[in-house]
Amino acid sequence: MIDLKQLSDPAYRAGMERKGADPALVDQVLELSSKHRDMQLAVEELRNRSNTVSKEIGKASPDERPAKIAAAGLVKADLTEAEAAYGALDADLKAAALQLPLPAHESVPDGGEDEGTVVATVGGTPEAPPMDHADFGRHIGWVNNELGAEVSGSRFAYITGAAVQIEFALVQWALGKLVARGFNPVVPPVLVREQMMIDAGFFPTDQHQVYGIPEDDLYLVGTAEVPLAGMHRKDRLDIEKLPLRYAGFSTCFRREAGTYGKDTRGIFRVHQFDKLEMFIWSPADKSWDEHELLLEIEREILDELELPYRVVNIAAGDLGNAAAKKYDCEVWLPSEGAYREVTSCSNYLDYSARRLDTRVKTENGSEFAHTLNGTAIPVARMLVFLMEHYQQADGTFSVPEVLRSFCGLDTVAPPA
RNA sequence: GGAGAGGUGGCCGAGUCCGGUUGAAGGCGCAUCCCUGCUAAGGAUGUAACGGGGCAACCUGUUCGAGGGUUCGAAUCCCUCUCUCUCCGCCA
Repeated sequence: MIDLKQLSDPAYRAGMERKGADPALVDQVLELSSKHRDMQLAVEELRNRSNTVSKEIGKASPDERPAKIAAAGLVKADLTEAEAAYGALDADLKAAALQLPLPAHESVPDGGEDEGTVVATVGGTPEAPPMDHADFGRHIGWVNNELGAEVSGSRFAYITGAAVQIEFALVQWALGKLVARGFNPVVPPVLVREQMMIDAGFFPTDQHQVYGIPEDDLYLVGTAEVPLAGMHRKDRLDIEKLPLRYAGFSTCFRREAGTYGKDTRGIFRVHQFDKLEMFIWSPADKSWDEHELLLEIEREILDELELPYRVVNIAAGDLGNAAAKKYDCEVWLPSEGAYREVTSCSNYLDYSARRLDTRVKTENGSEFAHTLNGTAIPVARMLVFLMEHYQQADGTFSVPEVLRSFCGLDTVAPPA
């Protein structure tokens, strides 16, 4: 949800239109908002009269009452009518306003998909290894897509053997980094209520990407971001304790609707995977620093894993409604000869906090918190990149240096 | 899964049976001031959030777990939902 008060500011509006907001919709919201104010005033006036009259009945003597009650009934009738009209307008305004995106930050480039700015490139673009990640995963006995499909369907896989140890090593290693930076580790619920999906901004837009459990009215989260966002719903945070940084580890479930035929090999895109996610509640004036911190951590992880990657400042037109700015980290995937997204981090400013009603107490009142999120380790996908960059000519896998002490493995050979 | 008890302001806790000066007693905490040589103790006053209008003093609306209903009027009555606690059963 955006701040309607800022809507008349041309710069705010421009930032919104850069993200593709329909100018007609903006105008409509402006008009509804002004009508809303007028009508609110009128309704409150009536309500005041109604309240006053009712209070007098309480004080009146028994024989005065019938006349007063009748008079109050008339005011009530007017009020009921005005409230109905106001309620309808209020619903219209909310519905329209919810569609408006958070304006893009000034440092975000114009354009749409593939028009982001590459802000950093690290490492080269190595030639494809003998086997792509999918073939290698089968070869070394780590990934079994066929069995996954048999048991659960397409886009499900079994991860077995040393891959599991390496996955856990990745998580353990990265979690240690995050804790050292003041992140509080969290294993959140992965089944959440519908209201939580709405508040976190995933419903109704992304409803089709989410698995539901109709019998219990619960939904499987596509990312730990959802339950992490829920941790401070309706809270009034103490500014002294901010920023609050959380490292959430959870399984993620995605229907991947509309991706038929895309990334069908291996475990690049699956319905279920584990992820270590970062989430920050920040005071308004610190959120841009926190955003850079998230990027710094993501880059450090890739640097230490010695993966070649680039960082993209995503273009305005390609940002989701909630983000003012987003960096994607893309690792070079040799078998495809392309950079593919591995992690990303976004600053939502107060867009999400407004819906979650999470405020920060300040000296003179309160302000909405800012929320940010970023991927630390998307476990399965990270394994994909590792399988391509760390497979050796002899068909073995050389465990990245930083993970060795976490899994107790140096080199892994296929089963005999 | 069965039975019961509860959710009131930053916290604790009255009020709910019998609806009306109760946005809500009292206490704790907090803030300012007074008293005191200092500390302890004591005294006075103040102390919810969020929205709307106004340059402002201020005016006004909403909120007693959530939503709906009855009523001129609901913390109080009715319905639905939700969460917490206790007991029984079951269980990784």
